[in-house]
Amino acid sequence: MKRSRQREAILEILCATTSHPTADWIYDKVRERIPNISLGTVYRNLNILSENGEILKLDVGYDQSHYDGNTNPHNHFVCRRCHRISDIETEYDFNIDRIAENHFNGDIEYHTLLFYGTCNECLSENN
Amino acid sequence: MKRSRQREAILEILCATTSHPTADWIYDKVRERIPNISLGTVYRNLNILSENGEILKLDVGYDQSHYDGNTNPHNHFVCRRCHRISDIETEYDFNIDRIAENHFNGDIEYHTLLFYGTCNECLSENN
DNA sequence: ATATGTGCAAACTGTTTGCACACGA
DNA sequence: TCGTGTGCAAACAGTTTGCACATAT
Repeated sequence: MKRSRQREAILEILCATTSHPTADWIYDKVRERIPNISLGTVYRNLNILSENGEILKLDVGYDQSHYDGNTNPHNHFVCRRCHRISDIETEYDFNIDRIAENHFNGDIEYHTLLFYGTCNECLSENN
Repeated sequence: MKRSRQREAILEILCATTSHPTADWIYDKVRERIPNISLGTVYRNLNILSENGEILKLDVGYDQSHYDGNTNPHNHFVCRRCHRISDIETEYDFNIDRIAENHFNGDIEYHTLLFYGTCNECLSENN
């Protein structure tokens, strides 16, 4: 994997936010720094980076994919109303993969745990 | 929600399989019974049924959505090679939502737990 | 009677890709 | 130099939607 201005800018931007952005949010941000970068390049690099394990790709069921620069194991909460994603802790960041493997013939490498509901902001807007 | 031949056929087909099929697999199956049904109708009904909680929509990160007629709480395994989805048990079909809520301001309604790895079939093909 | 559902085809959206050129090691 | 990356625009795939007609209650 060669280095490129574009790839490094994308990675930096993604690691500097905790907002789990989409490709075109990232595109807008990178253009502030590299105005003629193309959306295709953003997608290409997001794919390469996530295949290499440098970032996470999150598919939560609403339209676009989201990306996360934090690769430490952690879980996510998805608001069903505003579709925003937040990090969420549990005491259960443990060997659940090994436990599941006892119930399954095959090789389990990782898991994703997504909680769905309504976030605090949307709950208060509701009233 | 009115009844319709189409919607009922879709629901029956989905409940009769454990293969977590995609919309166009279902489309092919329903056409055996209702040859002139349209793919749009299949999508429309899958959306309505999943919004009403009669079926589950699964977004696992590979192309199309998958659907599940089994709405009892259970987890899934996704093979990274063949992209097939299987049911998987853990001892942890518990109150993890309430536990997560202790770490989060907001209302948690449910969660999805997806395990990723390589299934047995793909492991043996590998050699 | 009237709201809801359907088939069809066109439209939409997020993402990927082929190409000619540019860049990094 | 040579493999990898880029910008651009066109293509693609899955899904949604507008319309006129049909069906269920």
